[in-house]
Amino acid sequence: MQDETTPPKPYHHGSLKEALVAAGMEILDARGLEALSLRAIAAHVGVSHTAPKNHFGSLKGLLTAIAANGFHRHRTYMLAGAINDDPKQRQRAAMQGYVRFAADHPHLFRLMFSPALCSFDDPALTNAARASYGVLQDIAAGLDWDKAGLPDGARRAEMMLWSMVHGFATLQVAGMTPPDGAILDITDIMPNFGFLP
Amino acid sequence: MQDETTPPKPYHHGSLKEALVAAGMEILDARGLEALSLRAIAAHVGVSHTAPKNHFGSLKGLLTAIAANGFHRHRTYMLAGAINDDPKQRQRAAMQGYVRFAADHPHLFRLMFSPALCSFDDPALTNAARASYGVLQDIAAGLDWDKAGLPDGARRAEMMLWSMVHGFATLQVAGMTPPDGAILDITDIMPNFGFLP
DNA sequence: CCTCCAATGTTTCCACTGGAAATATACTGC
DNA sequence: GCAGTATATTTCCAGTGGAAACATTGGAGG
Repeated sequence: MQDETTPPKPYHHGSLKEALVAAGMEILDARGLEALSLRAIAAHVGVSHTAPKNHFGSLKGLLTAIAANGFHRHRTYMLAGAINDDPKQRQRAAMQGYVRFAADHPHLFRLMFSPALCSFDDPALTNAARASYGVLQDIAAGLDWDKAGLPDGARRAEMMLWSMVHGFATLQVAGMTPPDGAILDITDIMPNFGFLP
Repeated sequence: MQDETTPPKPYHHGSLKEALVAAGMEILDARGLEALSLRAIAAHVGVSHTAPKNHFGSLKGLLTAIAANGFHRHRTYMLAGAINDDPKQRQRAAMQGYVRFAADHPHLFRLMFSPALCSFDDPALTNAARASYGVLQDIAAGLDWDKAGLPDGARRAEMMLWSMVHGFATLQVAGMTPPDGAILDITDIMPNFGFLP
């Protein structure tokens, strides 16, 4: 944990903020959301449980920073493999990335969508979340979706994609797969949407 | 709280089990999931915080009973207005009921889908949840869904409906509506599915 | 260089949580 | 009526996050 070229235990950590977020990520992936206590995170960095207050105000502030970081990763997952020119392939890749992120980091995923745990008043979090949502927006923009001329076609298309993929990921993370676990991929349940020419 | 025909404060409550579940429901709707502590529920009934242990084993057991009760209500919501012969209307009614339940009881809804809080090993909970899922299954059974001849058509149709409606409800409960809140109803984002003749 | 101040961490305390264990009370079967 | 079981209470304990007072450090200005 300690660089041997530096004095063993400086009073000031130097980059506690980043270290706390990183520690939170590790605990989240290793021991789950229930183990993510202020004291556990602080102890993991080797610091007292009140030290984070200087940087984040409260536990909620720290969790908010962790969630924001999570949304950045989330966006990266969605963009992976989306360098495709075919809009249908890009859509598949983004949706699968959304679900894969949830599968790889289930506890982080839960945290990111728990307004009781992290504060969506924080601009850092809302911006990160919005950026992630932007990928879905781009995907939905190519969709031929008008449904009998109702207004807000784009909005409804985004929300439909988001609801479907978020519901799928959420249920999977909650362990609520269908009775015999036959469905593994989000594309198995996606209708064949029309795309704009 | 106390029936005036009975002695004011009997040592034994008589129907503590039901009273605790009811108290949990009230606290859940009134003060949210965060306020749903073992001590708060017990105090609401006028009993010590260790009394529930005799009936439920632990807090998780009590929350599980509350969640099971929630799934019964959930099913009732979905069945409301589903006395229609038109499968499309029945589908709409069930989906809207799903979302309306989440909107009316957001904290209960969260609890019901939190495996960290309630135990899905309990048959009472799994049976209630399965019964609720059965309504969705019935709805999906009428769907003409084969998508290029892939297998498990029925399973995939169920899962698609469930993902969409659950995602929509979850995002709504989390306060994550689209930017300007234009979409209010689940049917606004549902594709026009084909139905079997 | 030196001093003072702001930033950063620690210690100590407090109210709250769920659970364990020992104890008290009341209902029930005999 | 009495024993035994079910139910409920009291007391204790380890854990939580936060508030407040104190300690330590680095940096800015004289």
